[in-house]
Amino acid sequence: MPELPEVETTIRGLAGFLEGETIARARVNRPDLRRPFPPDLVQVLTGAKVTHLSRRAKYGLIHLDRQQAMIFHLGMSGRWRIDPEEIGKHDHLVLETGAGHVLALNDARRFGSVDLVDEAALDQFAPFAAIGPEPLGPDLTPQHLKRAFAGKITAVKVALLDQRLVAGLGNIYVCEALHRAGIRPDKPAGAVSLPKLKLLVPAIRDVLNESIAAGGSSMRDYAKPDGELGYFATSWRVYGREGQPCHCGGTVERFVQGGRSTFWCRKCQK
DNA sequence: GCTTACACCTGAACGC
DNA sequence: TGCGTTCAGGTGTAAG
Repeated sequence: MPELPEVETTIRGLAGFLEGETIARARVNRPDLRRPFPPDLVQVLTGAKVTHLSRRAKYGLIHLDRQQAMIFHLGMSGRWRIDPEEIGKHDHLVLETGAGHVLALNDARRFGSVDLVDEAALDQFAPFAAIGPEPLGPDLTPQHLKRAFAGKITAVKVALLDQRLVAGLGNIYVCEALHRAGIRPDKPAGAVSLPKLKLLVPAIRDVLNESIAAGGSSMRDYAKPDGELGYFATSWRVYGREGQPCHCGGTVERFVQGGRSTFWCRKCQK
């Protein structure tokens, strides 16, 4: 997916077309993504006014003037298309605004999801209920990670992907942040020292902020809502660079952890 | 309770 | 050209 920076970029892009706008028409082109669409989705969206948009972890929230929010997750291949020339086979949810813009939620692999949640019950929305602190917020601190990792024998790279410990981190940015902090990805999470965690927290923030500033990564399936590709991919230091030199003079290696590719440099990550 | 493996689905890339 | 295999950003669930 679309990891946190891509969702943030998407939300900012969508806001320009949706905030303050009325959804004149809505339709779904199939019954489900990962889960079924809410049965009343079209009814609730049609005629609703969008008050604002926000993001929690990798979820995008479209807040309506009906005390409800539509929450979308882009899964691994989801993206919003703005004013597409034609509706494609993977445009599963299509909105038309009062201003005449067409917004299509496109998700070839259908790992994404769409939910409707009462504004008053957002904290009880299951994926939000047990989620960790936002990595760009004040609650992600070295001390939080120390507590969250205490006693864990799971590799630190796998632990960072656990949304209960930190919200919104995905495979790419975890690889990049661990590299910047000089931490071995296969080190047991509980064995990472506080000084190392004090390097890791700013590394996470930096890699995310730089990616957001660059408009997200240009993964194969990802594009900003306006169709442009993000440019952060060109800034990756280890991800997808197996066999290529590291800036320290070492070589980027790849191995599999928990079924996912991990990229790292054994010379500068200890 | 913690950790690991796997399923979910499609399309691109690659080798033969 | 066509076919088969492998791999990919995530998350939830079941098994150990």
